[in-house]
Amino acid sequence: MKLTKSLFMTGLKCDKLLWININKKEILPEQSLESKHNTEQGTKVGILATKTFPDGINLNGLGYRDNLIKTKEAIEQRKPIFEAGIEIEDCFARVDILNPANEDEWDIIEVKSGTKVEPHHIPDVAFQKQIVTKAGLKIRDCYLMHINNKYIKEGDINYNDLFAIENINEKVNQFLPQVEGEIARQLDVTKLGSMPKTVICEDCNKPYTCDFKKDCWSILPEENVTQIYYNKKLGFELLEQGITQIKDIPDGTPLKYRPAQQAIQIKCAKENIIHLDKEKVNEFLDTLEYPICYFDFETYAPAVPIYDGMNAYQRIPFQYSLHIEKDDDSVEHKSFLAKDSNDPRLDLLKQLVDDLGTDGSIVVYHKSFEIGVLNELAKAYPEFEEQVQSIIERIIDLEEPFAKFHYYNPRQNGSASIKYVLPALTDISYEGMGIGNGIEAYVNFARVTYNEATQKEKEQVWEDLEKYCAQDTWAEVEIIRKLAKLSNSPIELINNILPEKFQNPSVEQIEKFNSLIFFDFEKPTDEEIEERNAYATQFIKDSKRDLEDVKLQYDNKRFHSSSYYLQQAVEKITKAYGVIFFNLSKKYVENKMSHKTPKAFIKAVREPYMQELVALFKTAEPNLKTDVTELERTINEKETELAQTNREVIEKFLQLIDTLTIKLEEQNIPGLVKGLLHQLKEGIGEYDESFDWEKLTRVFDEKFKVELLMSFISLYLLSGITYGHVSNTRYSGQDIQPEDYKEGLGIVDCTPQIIPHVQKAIDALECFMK
DNA sequence: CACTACTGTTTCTCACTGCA
DNA sequence: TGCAGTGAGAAACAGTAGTG
Repeated sequence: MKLTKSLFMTGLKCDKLLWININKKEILPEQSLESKHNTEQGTKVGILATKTFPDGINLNGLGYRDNLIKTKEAIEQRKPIFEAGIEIEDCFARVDILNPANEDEWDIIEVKSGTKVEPHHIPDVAFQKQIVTKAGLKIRDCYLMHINNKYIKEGDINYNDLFAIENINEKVNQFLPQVEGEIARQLDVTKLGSMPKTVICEDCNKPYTCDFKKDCWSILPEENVTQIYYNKKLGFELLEQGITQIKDIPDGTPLKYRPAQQAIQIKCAKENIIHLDKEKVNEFLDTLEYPICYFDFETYAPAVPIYDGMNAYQRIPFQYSLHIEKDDDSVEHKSFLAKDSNDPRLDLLKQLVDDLGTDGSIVVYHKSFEIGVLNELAKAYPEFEEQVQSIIERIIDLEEPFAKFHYYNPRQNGSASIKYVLPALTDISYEGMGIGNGIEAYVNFARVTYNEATQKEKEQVWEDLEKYCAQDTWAEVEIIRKLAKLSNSPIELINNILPEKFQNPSVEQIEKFNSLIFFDFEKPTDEEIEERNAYATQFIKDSKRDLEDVKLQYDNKRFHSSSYYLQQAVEKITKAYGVIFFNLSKKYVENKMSHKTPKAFIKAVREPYMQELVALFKTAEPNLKTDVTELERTINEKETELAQTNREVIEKFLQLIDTLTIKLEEQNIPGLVKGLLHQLKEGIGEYDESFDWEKLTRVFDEKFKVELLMSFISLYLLSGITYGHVSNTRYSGQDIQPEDYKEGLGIVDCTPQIIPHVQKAIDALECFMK
């Protein structure tokens, strides 16, 4: 085994990766498409660089032995040598260009496909210098030859202008003394009997993302400190302290660069919530003007320019996708894709100007990219300058609300990239697509456009490209729609602090939760059932009376009283439902639930026999969250906020009841109710054998198919609307004073609309009880 | 590998002040 | 009058993000 230059560079970065490369190569994952492409580009550039030395000897492509032999011969001839192989006892290096200098000296020239000297180039060349010197050659200078990105192609490539060469001898000499020790250290590492343990640090990403990173990093928890937005360094510092989870970051840890966003990220992780600044998101949405053009470029940036007038690494826009949404919600799709190797830019630009028209917003994700490409186009075709500038002015960056964390979902893993935002916000996935990201797009484009490819191959790539690019802009449409929905949702008040994913509580948590809040499920005795029925009947009576009082007080403009009685009416009928349907005990209803009526529904939602009903709600309102722990928190902590709910939101709640009713009616209720009843029977029957199922079924079948179910949903929402008013209406010194109950307060304005809903629920239950 | 945007940090500039 | 110190604001810089 010999330590090669690339192994040496690997070893500088990571012992584990070095060890694997020597001892367990088979577990290395396949090179990523990106690094493959970069390697290929590097090789290509390396070959081109030799053209600046016309009399050089090319040893490229020779095997290890042959290369060594031919190198020795070539050294004798004192001509430039490409890929000169030099070995000393433990090490082997190939020098890109070994160039004779003076009498008996040589220069090392390392060729890189980049456009400048980077810090990691120095040890790379230093290793070569060390080996070559030890092998007996005199080295005069070390150079780095890289692409000159100022070079503009006109006609045939001028290789002398395409490349720039920099003397890096001094920097190399600075590093040189470390090389020998480092080589020895690395050789020791390779001989270790077992794999060195994983060290997660900045080096995993720098200068390139390690192909093995995915494996090493899989030991980190899902929401880990390396994902802190804008301060990865802090993440690695925390890792060193043994803190891996974002939620374990101690309060008071100094935040840098984007502290506001970082604070939101940490808060979301700690409380397991989604952050939504409804106002800011709405502000953003308000800037959009129809027709909204959702737009995306795909480009290819070759190191060596392909078309005249372009410089190195300049982007060639070869494709775009455009979804145009009009204010009637219709969406039209337009696209462009270059299908031959001619310069596509002018055709693309002409069609683009046509497709985008002159009105409406142009939505892109990360505007600097699209603006940059557009500016390059304008520069290449100055006759379009004005039109391009007006296009640029219409651009709106969809990244903004995410970069500013106006919306943040922990599933984004601290990223505002569309790659993370999209799955956090929608169900759209790139999985299973022929082309799933921008890199795959341009690599495949270049493959079938600038290399030999069969017609069949080309057509497949074109199809995949169209699909991919269209999906990218469609994703923008979906994100906007989702944002609009979230920030306008009537139940957003509850939702925006709930996590998206349903967290399954552990058994211990459930038990604890039960013991704190719920009646422990023992089969009720006959007396208890008797008692509950009596209790429920009493509640129905009380609720009816309270509802009458609502009307009286409201007519007399005694709004604090009407609001209070409204809450009481809802509370009592909810409690009646609770003891009849949710198996709540009198003890629970009296002591634990108190006026916090939504608790009755929390319990219901948690019950397995209610899951089908919950699923039904979700078909009507996918945003409906059912995480009980969080719901509980909302109820306890957001009481005042909920009490201050304005008219619009309450009206939307009430509309939601209607929407859900329609939805339920659409859903073939008899069949569903049967299934539901069956589950209900299994569930409650376990505790209460005496329950009158016949009657329940009959009632459902006859006239209360929808009403009882709807009462459940309706009371769920009504209890949320009203429960916050119980103390505010009666005691001064609260956040809302009794005298604050006047026209303009949501609950006051909506009381007339709420009354019929409560009445309906009372009627439905009363009828059932009979 | 390229590029640009953004933003917090650092550095610079400069007017102003108090004091010698 | 010169000089050091101050602080506000501008400009430059650095780091990180995103896109392909």
